Amino acid sequence: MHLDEFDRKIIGALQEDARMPVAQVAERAALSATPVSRRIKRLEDEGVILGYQPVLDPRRLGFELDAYVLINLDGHSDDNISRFERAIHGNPYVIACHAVTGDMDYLVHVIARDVEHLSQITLKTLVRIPGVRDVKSIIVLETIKETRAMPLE
Amino acid sequence: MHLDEFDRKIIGALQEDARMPVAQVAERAALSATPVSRRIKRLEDEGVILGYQPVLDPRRLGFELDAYVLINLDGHSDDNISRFERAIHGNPYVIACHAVTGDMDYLVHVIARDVEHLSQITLKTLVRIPGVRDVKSIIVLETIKETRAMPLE
DNA sequence: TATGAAATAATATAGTT
DNA sequence: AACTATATTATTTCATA
Repeated sequence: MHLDEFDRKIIGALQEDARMPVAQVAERAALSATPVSRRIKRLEDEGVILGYQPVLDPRRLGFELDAYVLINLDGHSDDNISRFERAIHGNPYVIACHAVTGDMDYLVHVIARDVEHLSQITLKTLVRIPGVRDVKSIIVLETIKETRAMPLE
Repeated sequence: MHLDEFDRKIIGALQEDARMPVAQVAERAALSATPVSRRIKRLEDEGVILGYQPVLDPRRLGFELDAYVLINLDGHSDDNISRFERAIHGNPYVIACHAVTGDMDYLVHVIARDVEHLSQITLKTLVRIPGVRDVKSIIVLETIKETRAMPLE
């Protein structure tokens, strides 16, 4: 699978506005609507484009706070790991979770309505997952940049 | 500004698929197409919905690696800060950057093509921004969860 | 002030070359 | 890949609650 210059232009346009009319995308890619329509379909089928999402303002939905929680597991038994990961998947306030290098095992990104809510998420929910040993919170003071757009060079 | 149950259902449907036809969104919200179309417009105008983006598979675009870089600034002069933040905004491999609590000043999320590229981004670019003192990299081994969908309860 | 139904306008897709 | 025709979808209008 290879992306040519047309595909890149199409993806670039959609990254600006995923609901941009095909004709407009076509104009930017110097193509007509038909091949653009077909290429978008192909990119979806091939799994380059996985879906489309609205970009929402967290604050307007009541999420004023944002934190990264570093977590260590007690043992690293399969049981502990799968239980932890299940808990993560089931928690709607966890918007991202990565297994990472360094002295902590996981980096978990959470959103919260306020300080109390954040405290509830970390102290009442995350630390209480069986197998969790250590938790360190990094609270976001300010978001300097947050983009989902990927470079296409 | 207040979101009612209809707005929530509409946003919920769009979070599943931002290109879902209005008629289908309407069905899920138990409304007809007309008010749904207007409500979406209103949510956009009010800044609840900021835009629409494709969800892309980073790997298919050649980004195999993913890291969080913790950064300390030397002094905290306005000059240092604004220079740093300008560099962050100008770097397309930085997909997120937050000013955070704790012993590091910033948490920077970067994507990279491979280890060499990651090294280039951190050692050749980020550490060389004037004012940057200390850099610690946390490399993502596995992404357990990554959603942009916000809870709407 | 907000809805639903119908009409119109815009847009996407399929067929043909 | 483009052009044209068709189908799908969005939006506007209007009557109404």
